[in-house]
Amino acid sequence: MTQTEAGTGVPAAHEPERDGERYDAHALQEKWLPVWDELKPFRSGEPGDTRPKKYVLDMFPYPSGDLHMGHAEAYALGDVIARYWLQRGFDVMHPIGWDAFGLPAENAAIKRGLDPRAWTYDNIAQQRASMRRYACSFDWDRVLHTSDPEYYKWNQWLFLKLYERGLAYRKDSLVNWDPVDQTVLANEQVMPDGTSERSGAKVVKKKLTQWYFRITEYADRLLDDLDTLEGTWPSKVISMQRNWIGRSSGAEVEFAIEGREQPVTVYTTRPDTLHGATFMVVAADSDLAEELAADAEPAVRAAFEEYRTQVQETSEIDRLATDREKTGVPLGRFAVNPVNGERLPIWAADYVLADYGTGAIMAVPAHDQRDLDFARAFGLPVRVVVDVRDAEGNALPDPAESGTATAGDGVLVNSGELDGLDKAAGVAKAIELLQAAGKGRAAKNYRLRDWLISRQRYWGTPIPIVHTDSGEVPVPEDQLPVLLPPSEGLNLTPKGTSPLGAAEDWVNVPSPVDGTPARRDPDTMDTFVDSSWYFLRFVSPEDDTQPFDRDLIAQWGPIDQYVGGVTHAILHLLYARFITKVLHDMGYLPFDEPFARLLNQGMVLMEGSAMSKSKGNIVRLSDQLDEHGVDAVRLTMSFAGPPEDDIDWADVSPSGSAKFLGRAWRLARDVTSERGADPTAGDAALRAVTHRSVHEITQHVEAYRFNVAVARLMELVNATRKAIDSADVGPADPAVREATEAVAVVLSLFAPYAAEDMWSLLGHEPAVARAGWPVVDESLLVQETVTCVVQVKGKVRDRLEVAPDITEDALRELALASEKVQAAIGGAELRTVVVRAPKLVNIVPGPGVRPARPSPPSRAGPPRRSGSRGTGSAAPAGSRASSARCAGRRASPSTGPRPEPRGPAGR
RNA sequence: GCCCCGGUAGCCCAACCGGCAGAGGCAAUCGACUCAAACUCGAUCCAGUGUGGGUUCGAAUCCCACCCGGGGCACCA
Repeated sequence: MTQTEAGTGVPAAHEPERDGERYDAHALQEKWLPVWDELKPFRSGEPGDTRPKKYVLDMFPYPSGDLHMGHAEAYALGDVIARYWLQRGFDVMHPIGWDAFGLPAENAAIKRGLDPRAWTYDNIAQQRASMRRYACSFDWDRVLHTSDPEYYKWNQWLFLKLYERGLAYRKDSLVNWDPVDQTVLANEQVMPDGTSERSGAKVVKKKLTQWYFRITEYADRLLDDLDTLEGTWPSKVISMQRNWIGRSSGAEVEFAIEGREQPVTVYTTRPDTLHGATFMVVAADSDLAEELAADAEPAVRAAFEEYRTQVQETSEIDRLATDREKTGVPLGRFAVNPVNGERLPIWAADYVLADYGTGAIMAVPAHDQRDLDFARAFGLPVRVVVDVRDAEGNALPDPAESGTATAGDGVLVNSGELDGLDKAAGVAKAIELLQAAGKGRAAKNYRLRDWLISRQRYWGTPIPIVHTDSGEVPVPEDQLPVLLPPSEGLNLTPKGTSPLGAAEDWVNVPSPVDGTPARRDPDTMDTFVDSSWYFLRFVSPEDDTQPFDRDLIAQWGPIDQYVGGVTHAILHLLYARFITKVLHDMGYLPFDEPFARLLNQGMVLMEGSAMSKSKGNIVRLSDQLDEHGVDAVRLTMSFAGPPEDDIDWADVSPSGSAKFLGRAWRLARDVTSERGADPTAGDAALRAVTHRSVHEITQHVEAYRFNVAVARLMELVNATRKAIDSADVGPADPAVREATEAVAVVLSLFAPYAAEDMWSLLGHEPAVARAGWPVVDESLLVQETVTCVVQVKGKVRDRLEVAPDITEDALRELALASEKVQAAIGGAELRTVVVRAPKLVNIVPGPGVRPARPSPPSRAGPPRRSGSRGTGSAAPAGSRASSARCAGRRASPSTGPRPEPRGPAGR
């Protein structure tokens, strides 16, 4: 088998060694790592390189210690893809970096008195060494750490760009507040009972001013463009993003409020049920509720204040429990239904969310379960305006009695002009009428909220804003980066405000506008900002004039293949898509989706559950590597199952992988033919297996069925072993060399060390990674004969060896001629004969219209039933087959055009 | 509650457009090699595809219902 020319001239410095008689994984690691360090086979984007480009990216790691089994799986799979495209002759960019800002560094600093910077970079050094040993095919000339000022400078640049466009803004928001520790808590730090994980105190909501990115402005595009990812992204991720964005459509309706100049706007998906509204509810924690209560009677106001306090002390988790009792207080105020002028009492309740829609709803208890629950709890009226029927057409029971709202489709009643319409028509008509009356309009809403990026933490990117007496001032671009001050002397313990606020020298600066005293914004950015654009930086990681080289990103982007865990299915991928679209809109990028193709690898489990300290089921990667070697662990990751499935380490066998690698390696050890031996002179049967295997492996790798590709490779190894050990082929046969070279190249995707050593044993120079993918000779794929199954009533009764292009009629005749078939039919009449040439005939006897025929004479060459095989090959048919025939299996001479026999069933 | 995936041998997994249920591996058993063991090599064992219907000449594959497992969203009006 010839190799493609993808391998470029690499220094010829290493003599092939034939000293090893035994496969020794660890010795091979020692032997080849320094060679690769020198050759750098994975450098990409060299000037003058004319190979077509591929950008393969693994999600970069957080440096929280050494690599673990999860990393090992992700990088093994990403490597298969990157190495495959390299073998196929592409200029593959496969970079790596570190998501190096974030809380664990800071927690280590607080707990153990370490410097976050030192802790982070020590871990990076360790991970980097592990990746090298793990033989990751990274381009080590493209590396970034988000905690480097050279990187986070561009985070700040990005922030300023968003700020200029009005996409970064500051607003007050409610956060989880621990009143004992005086600190903000993440949602994850709030226990299910609403107490603080840290102090045990009851967590309350507190208002803080925070920075946001206006991702909601892109909600429609983020949702609609998911359609373009259909088929190249896992459908699971697409549906998770759709859920997360959560677009709904309906109408905004304006309700006049008695004693208030401005109307209140509510959002509803069911404007058709407007006539069924019997009250209005505003979110208890909204400004609107406070305002309405302020003008109410003192008793009402007092009740409201008490209720609101109670709501604020309720944890988010409690509040979201769906089976909670409905609570609320009346505000003593009234709204006017714009369609019928009815007075509706206004209530404050916590089942309405302040930050969704307008924070106020119209309640239609008959047709909304939540409103019905509320109405029943407080004795509010229920009015049916939709006649909803069950499947049999019976009217559903009255919600007021049954307690079950009828939310389905039906005919509108008691609804004035809308009467008689169904849901869709009713919605459309209602919107039309509202619009005409100036009381409402069609509207959309999203579950997606703006992205809160402020963190009151030290180890992150400082927000490039300075606060002056006259407001917030962006730091001019030419003054970036705003450097993070040293952590010495700062108390990093969380206290609700950023530790940077205490760095007096740092925080107090003159205003960039007029030099008056000002203070830096003490917050740092969410680390998701860092990771939302890092993939762009890899094209020019050293560039200190711009975040990324625009020409280069146009050449390389978008990323051809992104690989990472499904844990980032929503936030990271959504943020990255958002920032990409923003940069596209600003003219920096020619594409507006960053990741053309996405692969989510599964997790590595141990005995059915995720590895964790508390479960005590942690498998240490370093132990596995010491025990089985890098190659065996990598191969196990690929072979365990489909890449997106979880791997239970207890179910797989790295020692089995190591055994296979030994088998493969020994092939190369045993080959005795010289490099360059002409494979066409070799054993034809083995050649057919080789080419068919490579053909299938190629298809499986491209379809990311790595486990099946490895299985095919194992078959090829087994077949080659048999050939070597057989008397009539033997180790000197050029076909054996061809097969073994193919094994080495294919194996280089999965087990680089063994593959490199095989390549060397076969007399080639490193690196096998750039040897070039084996070229399949199509003519060797053509099957001379195929096995045709003959069924009688769906049961297999006989097998025929037939030409692949046999006609239906000929095959029918052959099948009916079979003694076994005739015995099975037993003289019964034939009803149907289904022929699917060349693989299958199904004969259905029965009281059909077609008469049974006696065995027709066999006019169509000399077919052989499988039972009587041995004297020769089956009838060749057609010229293609004869051209593909090879020595050793010389066909019978009865070639030539065959008469087309009439089928026994006639026409 | 709504939505999405998945159930094939003791285990991990294959099976193209509906066409012989088995490619590969693990484990187990037996045999060869060995003084013995390990390694290696060879062989054997094992399911009728979660359950019940339907469509079809023919269903692991398509349709319906259900069971089990996993995941996402969830007081979002």
